[in-house]
Amino acid sequence: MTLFGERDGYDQGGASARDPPSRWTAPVPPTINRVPFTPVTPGPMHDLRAIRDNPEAFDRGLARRGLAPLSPSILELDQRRRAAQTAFQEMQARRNEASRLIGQYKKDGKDAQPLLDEVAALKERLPATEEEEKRLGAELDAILAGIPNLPADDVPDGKDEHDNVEVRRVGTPAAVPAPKQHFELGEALGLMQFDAAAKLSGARFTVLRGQLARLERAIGDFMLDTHTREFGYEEVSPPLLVKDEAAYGTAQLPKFAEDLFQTTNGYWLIPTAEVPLTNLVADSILDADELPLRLTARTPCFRSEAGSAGRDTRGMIRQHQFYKVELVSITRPDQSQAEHERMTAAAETILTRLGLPFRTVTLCTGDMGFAAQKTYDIEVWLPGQDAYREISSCSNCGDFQARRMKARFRAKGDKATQAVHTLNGSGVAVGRCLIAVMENYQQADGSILIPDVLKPYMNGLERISRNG
RNA sequence: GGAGAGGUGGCGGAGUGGUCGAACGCGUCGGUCUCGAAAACCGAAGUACCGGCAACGGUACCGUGGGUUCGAAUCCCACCCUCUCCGCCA
Repeated sequence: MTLFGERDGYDQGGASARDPPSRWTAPVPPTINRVPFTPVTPGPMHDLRAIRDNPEAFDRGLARRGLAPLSPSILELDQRRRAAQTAFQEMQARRNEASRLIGQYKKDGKDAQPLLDEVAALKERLPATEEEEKRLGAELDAILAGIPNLPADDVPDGKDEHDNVEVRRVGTPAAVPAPKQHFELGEALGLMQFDAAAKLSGARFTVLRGQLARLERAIGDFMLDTHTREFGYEEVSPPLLVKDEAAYGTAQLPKFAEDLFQTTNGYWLIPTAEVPLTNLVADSILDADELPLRLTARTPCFRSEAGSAGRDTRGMIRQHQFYKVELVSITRPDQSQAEHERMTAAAETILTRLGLPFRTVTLCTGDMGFAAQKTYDIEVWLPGQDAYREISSCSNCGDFQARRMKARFRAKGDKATQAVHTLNGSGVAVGRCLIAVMENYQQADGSILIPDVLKPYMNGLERISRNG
């Protein structure tokens, strides 16, 4: 589970796997009636031709992820599959030709019996060859589906989050005397209720009330307005329930089903809007000049957080349900690196405007999510915890998801199609942002000042305090 | 939920079981014409995989999966989806 270091992952659908799941007692996911999902004929996540052309590079990438070399076994399988395919196709070609002649012979009144016999003999052998081809193909797909994306060249090597590299630090944590944590503040204000949430839904849910509920809404509104007006993202209101195919497309399935909630009739609750937004371009061929495509959405996110029992149990840091504003970009391959920086900057802008201190780190190879080839995490300063905590994760997935969901584009005047690049990032997590505002803007009397940029969204309110 | 209709290429829309990867129209692209454009005319053009240095050849795909057949877009079965009407509903 921790194999690829799926992290707490504010952006990947996967929940945290930093925590060794086996140690904790019965972290039973609250899901019932899990519906079995059938492997959707996946597009290969990895380019077999690229592996054929340069197996060493592929294995080198795996090694940086801490994985054993796989190219020899993959190529061997691939070779056998192609041989079977060729044999199968040749048989079909002969059958087609014979069938054509049979029609011809019958029309001309000639004896078609020898041809009929030949086809009959062919059909004896055909199914076995087809079976062989399918079996090898499925085997190959299964292997490829379980291999994470290869890290980009400029991603630092490392084992876990301690090896992440800080790239910048913005803002200075204010000296808050005797800082309180968000849940202390919220409960004292009477606007954040965990007991009420427990009564309704159990652990890892929160009820917000009054001005705090409104602050949450204001934060999300502010983010959406900023991204749409200033960064050219199109606002989307997507489904929150998706099918297997969509979950495969962004690589939540097949490996991370445990982290997702599923309805009794087989829908998956989205763990992030990345899933519906990115899959919007699934199975399509885009024009080069409509790229980059930039999409944003504020949605609830649902995570079963299996395996993270005992972690961040107090407060609303880690919830089964939270709001997040998501950014998704679909780009040409040559655009994705620049787009990654741009997206990260857009997310950082939110924190800058809110006056929240943060730092941005490049995740090392050991801490990156399954689908990412490079990831920046943005960590916001939480005075109550005296720590930087993840509030956004911006990943360039290269063509990994695109190949999977068959999202291609065609360059102008070009005949061939190629896979687009997909990027996603939180811009940013609304729940955690609320926490950050509360802790950074807390006053000695327990009231919370409203950041300037949010005042218009709060009808000019200056502060949230005990008596309104 | 009940009743009916239908799912074919970017779109619309044909398609007696055999040369249909698919008529025709629109749209798109290239060209002719033009000072330029429009119109007109000529031509090109699906996706993916396999083999090949290439030219090119082959295979699959007409919602999905099975079946019948020497041969299936065309016949049979199951499923999915869409549309219309009725009911219910934010």
